[in-house]
Amino acid sequence: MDLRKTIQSRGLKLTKPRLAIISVLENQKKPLTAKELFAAVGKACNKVTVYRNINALEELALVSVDIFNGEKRYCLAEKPHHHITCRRCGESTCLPCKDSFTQVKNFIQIDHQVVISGICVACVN
Amino acid sequence: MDLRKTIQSRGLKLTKPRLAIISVLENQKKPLTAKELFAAVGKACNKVTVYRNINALEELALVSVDIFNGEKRYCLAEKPHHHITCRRCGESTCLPCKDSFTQVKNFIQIDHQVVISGICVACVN
DNA sequence: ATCCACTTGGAATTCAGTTGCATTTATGCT
DNA sequence: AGCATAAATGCAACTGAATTCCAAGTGGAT
Repeated sequence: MDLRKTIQSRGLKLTKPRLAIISVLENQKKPLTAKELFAAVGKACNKVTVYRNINALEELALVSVDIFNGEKRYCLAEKPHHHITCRRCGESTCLPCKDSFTQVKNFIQIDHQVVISGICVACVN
Repeated sequence: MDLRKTIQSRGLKLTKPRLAIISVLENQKKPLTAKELFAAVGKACNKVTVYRNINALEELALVSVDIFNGEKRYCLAEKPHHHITCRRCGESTCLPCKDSFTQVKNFIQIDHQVVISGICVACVN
């Protein structure tokens, strides 16, 4: 389904700031930090609105997030994928989800970390 | 080699605050946030010192770090391992590094994310 | 015992991200 | 089209983690 229709069907309004944010995410293939996203939407909306929308879209699983070095990066969650980040310049690119990442085109010295989460027995109620 | 000797051999002094931090990390099996670490050392040292030492030890790869939900957690890097974090309470535990994490004792609804890093061609000089 | 580079503590600062609140706006209904 | 209303926005102020600055302290080599 079209992203905008999906958003609407989940009870979110298609406001101008929101549309601007979605548009930036759609036209950007690399995952963006909140800051970069904010810079890209320019004066189309406020910093606070960017954060609120990122969180809203994340909650609906419409954007995927990963963190490298304390920096969260966001992009549209079309297909399950991961991000590879340059340890020097910090730039990220998307990678399809597959089993091993020992070799990646255009990158050397690949390293990876598996971040695992779950619900622990103490929390199951 | 003994951790303290290693630290010294890398040019770091064995100061009282530093020893207190190491001691806390040694006696704790679960990975700690900076805040928890700071709380555990108590008045043995200053908050700033905790941060500085975490960074120093991380740089020497003597502590391993992972991030879940924006929170960095630190523990001694004896063997390669990962951390599993409860999505509800946020508590973490260490896991040996192995290929799949579909089932983990004491946890349900396991999810994982692979965070990959490398040096991109633009950065190789 | 002395000396110096490394280390520390405390205050001030920075920066990302959040909150409260008044105003605006999308959207469903008549 | 006009209206009602809940959602969304913008602004300013706030929060809390982490860093920086600088003066004072300390480990450990000689």
